[in-house]
Amino acid sequence: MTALEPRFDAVVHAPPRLQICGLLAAVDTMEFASVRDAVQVSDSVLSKHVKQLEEAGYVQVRKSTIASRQRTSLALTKAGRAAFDAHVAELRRIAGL
Amino acid sequence: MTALEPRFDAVVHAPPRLQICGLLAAVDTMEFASVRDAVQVSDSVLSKHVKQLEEAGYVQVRKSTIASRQRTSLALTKAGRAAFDAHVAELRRIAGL
DNA sequence: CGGCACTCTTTCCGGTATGGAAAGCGACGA
DNA sequence: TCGTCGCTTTCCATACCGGAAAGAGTGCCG
Repeated sequence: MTALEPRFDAVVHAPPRLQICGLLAAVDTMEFASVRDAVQVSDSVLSKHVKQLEEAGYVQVRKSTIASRQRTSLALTKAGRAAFDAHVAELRRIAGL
Repeated sequence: MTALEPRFDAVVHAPPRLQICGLLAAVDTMEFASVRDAVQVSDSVLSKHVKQLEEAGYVQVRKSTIASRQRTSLALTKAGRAAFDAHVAELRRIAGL
């Protein structure tokens, strides 16, 4: 059992990013396009948010050229999962759950 | 059983306001000063956030002059509780809980 | 009666984040 | 070589945020 310390994380808190993290927390890996559709944002907006998550060290971006098509897959890093979990814990605390 | 529909609410989502709602959700009524101390914000900042919650119809502000001192007590309205609960439900959904 | 204190409110201000639109870019495929 | 696909980056206008300070309403004190 990890002693999960609730900790508010502004990077994770912003609506689009919270959703992105939530999605990634559930699936190990998801493609850029799938996330974009799930979150319902434009390419540019998703790209910008992903960049922020990447710079925070929360998301790993892997680009591969498969079947002659460019594919960008996203995944939470360990730090990303920790930050997300801690943030969710903080939300629970705040919400009094 | 109320069919609580998860619904993201930006007014509730902002950190300071999420905390305010969380506090009020637990106590029926809390005084301005107590909330200010709990949330750790300045008078002006709290006043501004409360105003937003009030304008959204989520918080009721009651001013009374008790013991020759001005007292402002805050309370979640029915709509406020509903919005908070729905938002929390949405957070749960996003967090995959 | 005038001034002061207590409690918020409102205004002013500089800095930051956000999203949409459009231009950019690198890798292919025709 | 040109056009397309899949993101990325830039440009821009808008919204929000918090701190500081001025305001306002209501009693109390001298």
